[in-house]
Amino acid sequence: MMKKEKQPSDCYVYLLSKAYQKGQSLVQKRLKKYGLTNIQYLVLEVLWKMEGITASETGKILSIDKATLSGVIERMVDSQWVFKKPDENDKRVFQLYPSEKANRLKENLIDERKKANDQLLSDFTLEERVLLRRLLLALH
Amino acid sequence: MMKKEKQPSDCYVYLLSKAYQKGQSLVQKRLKKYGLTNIQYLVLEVLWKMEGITASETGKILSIDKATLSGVIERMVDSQWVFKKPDENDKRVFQLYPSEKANRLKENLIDERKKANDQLLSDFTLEERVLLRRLLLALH
DNA sequence: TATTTATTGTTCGTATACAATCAATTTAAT
DNA sequence: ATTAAATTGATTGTATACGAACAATAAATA
Repeated sequence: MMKKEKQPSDCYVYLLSKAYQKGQSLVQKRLKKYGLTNIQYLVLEVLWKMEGITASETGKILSIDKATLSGVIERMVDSQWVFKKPDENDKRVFQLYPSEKANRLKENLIDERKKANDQLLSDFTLEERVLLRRLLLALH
Repeated sequence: MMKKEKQPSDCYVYLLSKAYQKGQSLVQKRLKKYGLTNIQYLVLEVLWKMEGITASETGKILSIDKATLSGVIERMVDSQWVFKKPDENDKRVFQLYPSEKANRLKENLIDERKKANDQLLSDFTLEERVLLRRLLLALH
């Protein structure tokens, strides 16, 4: 058993990376049975709120690099989670839409994410959750 | 300008990922001039404290998968940050040591990480820093 | 209108991240 | 001593992550 004291826990970047990894892992495990990755789910959440949005706009909302998003969306099209529709006014862009499958599984998927969050914060009081949320938002 | 309200900010995993990305980016920018990545620096920090440790032990301390670490260390050997020494008792393992270059730049590198942390938390009071640290450690 | 500048989406290169698997080796159990 | 189980280091495959460069297109400006 490795002691926490030996870890570089005085580094906030390190602490953030490990907390993020734990959360990431919890979400990933729950989404795996749907064949979805974490980032793919985030894209779906955006599209459910804003149908027809472009890849560029999606990237800005999620703070994800367009180069990263390009591959993510390509795989989501292949696996039938989203489809592209050429924009009539701007020939450079595609409008993105959630597929029928995505809409059908929407409630289940949202529930999985909610459960992953509850799991991550299971030891936290309501006050601590609010506090953590505030501190993390301040780091944005 | 994109509004924060449109982001999935009720998801703690998402908030963690974005806070982590910001911290990661600050450290990365500072280490770039040394030709070091974030994770490579973390490995050095461990080796400075525990010379002769194995890759497997390093991975456990940093919670980094050995598959990830395998490539990281290989690149660190190539760029002369660490060197491997075969273990006499166990022919499977290598002992890892920081190079002369790593030891020479040790103080500079530690200072860069410290500055990145200060930069990340510049808007935080001392109380908030202590609080964030406690909450993140609880998520480990 | 003609030219410059900016944006969008893609591709490339490098670096994590991790599950799965394998061979070599060590340790434990019989 | 022999076998079974566990560990270690490495590799493979897939998926982010992001800087840099690129072509196509749009918008701004002279």
